[in-house]
Amino acid sequence: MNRRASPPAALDGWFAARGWQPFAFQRRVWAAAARGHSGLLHATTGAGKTYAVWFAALGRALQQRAAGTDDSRGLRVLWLTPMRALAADTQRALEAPLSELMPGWRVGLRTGDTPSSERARQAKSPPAALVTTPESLSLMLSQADAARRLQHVDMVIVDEWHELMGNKRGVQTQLALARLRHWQPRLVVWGLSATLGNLPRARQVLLGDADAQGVLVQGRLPKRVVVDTLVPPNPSRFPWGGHLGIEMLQPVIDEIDRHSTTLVFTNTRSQAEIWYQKLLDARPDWAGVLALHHGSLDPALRGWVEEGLKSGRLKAVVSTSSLDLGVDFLPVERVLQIGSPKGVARLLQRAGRSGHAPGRVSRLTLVPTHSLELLEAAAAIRAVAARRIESRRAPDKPLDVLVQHLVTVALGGGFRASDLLAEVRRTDAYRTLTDVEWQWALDFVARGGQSLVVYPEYRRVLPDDDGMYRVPDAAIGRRHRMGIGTIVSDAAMQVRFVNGTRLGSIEESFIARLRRGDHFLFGGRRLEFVRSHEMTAFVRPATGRRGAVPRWQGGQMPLSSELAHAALERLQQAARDRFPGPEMRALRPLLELQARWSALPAADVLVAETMRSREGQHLFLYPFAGRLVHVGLAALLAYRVGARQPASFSIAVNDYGFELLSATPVDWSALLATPEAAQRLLTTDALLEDVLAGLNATELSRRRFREIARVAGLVFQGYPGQARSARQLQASSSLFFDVFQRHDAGNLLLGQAEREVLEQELELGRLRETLTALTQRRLAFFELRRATPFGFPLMVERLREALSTEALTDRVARLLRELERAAAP
DNA sequence: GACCTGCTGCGGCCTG
Repeated sequence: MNRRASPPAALDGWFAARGWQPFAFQRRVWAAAARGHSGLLHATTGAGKTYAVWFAALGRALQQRAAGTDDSRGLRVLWLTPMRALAADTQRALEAPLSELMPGWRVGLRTGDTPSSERARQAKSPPAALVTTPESLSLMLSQADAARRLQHVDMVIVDEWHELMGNKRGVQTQLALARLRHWQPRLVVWGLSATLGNLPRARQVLLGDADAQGVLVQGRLPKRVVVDTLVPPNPSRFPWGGHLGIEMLQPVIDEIDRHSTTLVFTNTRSQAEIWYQKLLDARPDWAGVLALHHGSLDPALRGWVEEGLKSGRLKAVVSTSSLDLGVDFLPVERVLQIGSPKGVARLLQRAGRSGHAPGRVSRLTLVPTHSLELLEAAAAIRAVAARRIESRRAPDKPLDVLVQHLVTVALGGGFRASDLLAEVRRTDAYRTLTDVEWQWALDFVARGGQSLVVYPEYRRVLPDDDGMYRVPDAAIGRRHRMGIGTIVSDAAMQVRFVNGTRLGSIEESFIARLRRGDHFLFGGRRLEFVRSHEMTAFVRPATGRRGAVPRWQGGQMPLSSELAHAALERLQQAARDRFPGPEMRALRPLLELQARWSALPAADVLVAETMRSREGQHLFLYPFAGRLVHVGLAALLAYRVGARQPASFSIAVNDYGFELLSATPVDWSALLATPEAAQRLLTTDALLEDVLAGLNATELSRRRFREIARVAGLVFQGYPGQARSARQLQASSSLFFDVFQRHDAGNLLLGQAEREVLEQELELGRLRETLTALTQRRLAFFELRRATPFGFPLMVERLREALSTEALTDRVARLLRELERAAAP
């Protein structure tokens, strides 16, 4: 290695002065960056990644200073983080070593929270390094003087790259990096990642066509993670279905009692609200040291909770994914996960919130909410031990993001078409962008496409006489900057006390059902609804014990393939009479009952159960492919059977399987029992056509289009503080959808909406794999008189959607009585 | 009385 390529000795000296020894992986990063290499650094949280890349940046600056090539006083290093809460902490961490190593360097902070005075200061005298977000970087790219301010950036660090690479924020990041590389061809880029399965791919997505020079550095030994399960005290009385898990209240209280600080993760916001209330009802002495945290609570409230966690003042916090990332909460000793962990990466991420420092052990305890979650727990423990971490897929040339970027660059000094095309194609996301697609995007920002030519507000970007594309109108520029970003939130109503204090936000549909004086639970408080006015619901504190809990329409994350496979392996073991570990031992009676009445699903067995009831003819199948695939699969079967004989079906799904119920008899044994017949029903031929026909695909695309229309800048969200209602936004994006369908069928955004539905909402690739795998499994076919332990939760699921709560309780109680009689020896 | 599955993340205008 030549001498110029080694990092300066000053870095070692800084460590030595503290009695520290740099880790080998930190040295590797320093050396690679000193040679001008980009790369990806992968290590678990709390392992020293920050210093690895930050000292690499300082090392390069020291090198340049020593070589006399350091002639710039502008912005040199950009540090991107996906979260504002992380940005301020990062700034502090980066500033710490500066006074000794880099006197004169300043680390700035630029997010949406940054006051305009600070922004102005940064414009006048730029800090050497800036901590910011992908969105704020895009905003900087949209400033007319972007080139002057950003052309000296020679190193970019992208923190938590695993959080960005799989979504459109990651694509926006790729485009921004390409822009910076246009000004600084030798730009050095380093990504940091933690829980991720496909590392080489992650590096490739980050670096684009510069990846050939890329380095992959893996951190020290994998962190020790201990995962165990709170096994219900009486497993045979544990519910077969349901997701709340309140039966486990007392064991959870005992766990919290035994540890200093505990994070209690739930899967949904309403579940977090309910658990918080139940814990407080059971332990009133925890008032003040028990807190609640989720994405619909006001930022001020959340900040207070985060501070309490950092200082160790809080005993426990009930939260959703809102605490997955971000700030390091050193005092957290224990993490509980109520309900399905869904994936290995997600579980490791949550486990990592405890023992957050080098050398400490992360501990997570799974709390099942129904019997089969004991199986998931057993599967998760094995998958974690084997570190079978899910891969993340990066979006493939989303044109809405490209359209937004074109306007951004046109504002930020303008572009020449052929230059920008070449630049965009250097990103991984757009490496296969065709000339036709490019021309379409360019035409779309220039004229609004075919159908919008008459509307001047959609002539956003025009070439001048020299062929430079620019934004001709200041108002269009202003509107564009207000819409930069790819996150489209569901419009919600603000909730405030009548004195003005903000509490958070709730979906319109829930508030609409409330009448003056009604009580509800939100933010861990009992509230009385007073009135609503302009997208704000005013409330006052209420007394009394009862109250509805709001529900939010959130995402529906399926069980990951990794976890599903691990579950099938566990079942296979059980079929050979092996029940290792407390989870499988507790589950044994239930699995034996399943085996007695029907059979255990396994990786090489497809269990099909039919049953006749007063409701009609039931079919239960258990492919273990996650709920999204089961939706597609159920719709596919219903469509294919319905094409041969008159029958209509109602469908229920969960992560393990699905149920098809028809009022009229269907001879499932004839349709499935021979391999030839099953092959006909489960063929992947005409899969796309049949799935689209079986589901209301147009309606799904229309909903998806709301997001695309927003990102592409078709729909204006309104000025801050005067949000438009969800209905208005849906209506206007829906209008565009209709107009394009009717008058502009070649609009590529329509095709994108359909592609996103198929890939993200139906997991078409996984569906195809599942179908192929199913036809290779041996079919175990049973005609039953009653639902099995695997079938029962599906019946409850279907009833839940069809019936009111009270009627559901009655029905479930009746089903349970029947089952208990049947299960009695 | 309702709830008892359905997450997370960012950003911005005008007030001279």
